[in-house]
Amino acid sequence: MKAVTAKNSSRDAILRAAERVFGELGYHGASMREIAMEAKVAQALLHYHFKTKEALYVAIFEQRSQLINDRRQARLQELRKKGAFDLRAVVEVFALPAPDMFDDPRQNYESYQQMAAAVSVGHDTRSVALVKSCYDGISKQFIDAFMAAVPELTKAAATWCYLYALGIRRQAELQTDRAARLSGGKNPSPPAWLVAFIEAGILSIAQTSAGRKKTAKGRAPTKRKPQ
Amino acid sequence: MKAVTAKNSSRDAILRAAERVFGELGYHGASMREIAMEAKVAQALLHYHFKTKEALYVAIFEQRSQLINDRRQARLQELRKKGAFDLRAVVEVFALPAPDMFDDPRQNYESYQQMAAAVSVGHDTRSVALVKSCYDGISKQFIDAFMAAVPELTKAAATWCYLYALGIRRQAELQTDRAARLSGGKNPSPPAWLVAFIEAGILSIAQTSAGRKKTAKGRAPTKRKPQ
DNA sequence: TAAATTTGACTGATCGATCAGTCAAGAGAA
DNA sequence: TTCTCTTGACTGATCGATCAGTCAAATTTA
Repeated sequence: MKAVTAKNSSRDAILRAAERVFGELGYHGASMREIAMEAKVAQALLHYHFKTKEALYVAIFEQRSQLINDRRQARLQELRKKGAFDLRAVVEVFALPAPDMFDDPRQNYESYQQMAAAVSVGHDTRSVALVKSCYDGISKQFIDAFMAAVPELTKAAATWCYLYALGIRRQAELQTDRAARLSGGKNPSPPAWLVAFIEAGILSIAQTSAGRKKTAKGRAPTKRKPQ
Repeated sequence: MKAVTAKNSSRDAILRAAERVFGELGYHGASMREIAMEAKVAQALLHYHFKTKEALYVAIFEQRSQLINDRRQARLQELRKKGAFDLRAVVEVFALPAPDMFDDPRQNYESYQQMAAAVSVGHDTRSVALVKSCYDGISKQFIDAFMAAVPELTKAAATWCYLYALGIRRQAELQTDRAARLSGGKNPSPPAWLVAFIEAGILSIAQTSAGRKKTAKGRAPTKRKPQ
């Protein structure tokens, strides 16, 4: 009656239910009982498939982050193949989701965004470890992409620009309700201002003395990076 | 033996201890028992002073946010008195803490930043209510300040610029460890690049067609802000 | 059949909250 | 002064509820 679909059907049902409950209540606020109820399975089944609450939490991140990061990485690679990086294009890959990024493990993407936001601001060991294992890779690629697109950028400057951009993207994803409240009115879909904002911010840092590479004495850096 | 200092000494001790524990573990992760241990008082005393866990959580925000918002508001007022707003100055008030903002309820400011970050990304009722009551006021003032400094900005554009800036500031406050890891090296105090980044981002939005007020037919507002 | 999956019943630990009661300090009356 | 009475601050013990996790038995799948 339950295994009508695939053989992993209830495992996936647990993952999606956990995503919703974790997203809404956070790691500690969510309970295995409630996740089981949301997934309509017995609580013991969660432990059969995922052993512990923490492992279930991690499993969600591994599934989601790999899917999303692979997608962004592919688009970055595509840009790289076309020739030199254009900063605007790189920022667009970073900031704007590919239309197919939401549909693979259906729905729930907003819940995952909640989880990702909580993890990325958390300083507890679990959050730090998850960020390191799931996001440091793609982060370094974008930092390199920023440096390739704007050769004047120091690595430290590019790193901070990326972190700033992350903060902006998270706000764009999560704060549409608050934006409507603060601007006092109707709530259209969040405008794509973040691309222009990020691009201008990065370019301004590249012109700052502290964010610019020193090549010859005070001279503007001439060379692009080799490849 | 305990009331050697002020009459509110243990109440304040509880507040500071709660700040540390809530900051490290989050609302659900923190327990009244651990807060009581950290404050070195009986657990029942927490309920005596604050009634419930939630009320204790709220009390921390009321104390801290009022202090910080008042300080920023005063600096904004000071700018207003001096004449027309300069965008750079407004952004500096927003992004850079006054040196005395950390010292009043001593230490623990990093813990409070953790709490504030968790609340500002949370979509649960408690977080939303807290943001609304503690932060909407100062937010509207900064949005107005942005519009005064850059008259071309639509209210919607100014609102999103403010939210982006919030995301950037949070990253600058909380991600120094990750920045050091990603840039692969030593970790100086987080550079003040965020001011230039935010300023450039806002100015770029003001030049976007969607973020700019329409004055005459399609005509571009030509000048930068006076001053 | 054997293996994989799923369940209900259960455990010990810990949660937030409540309780009656202790203790020192202050107020008013003598 | 001394004796009562009240009050605010504080505590140890304990409540029922809920937590993550376990296990043997039942069910489904191959």
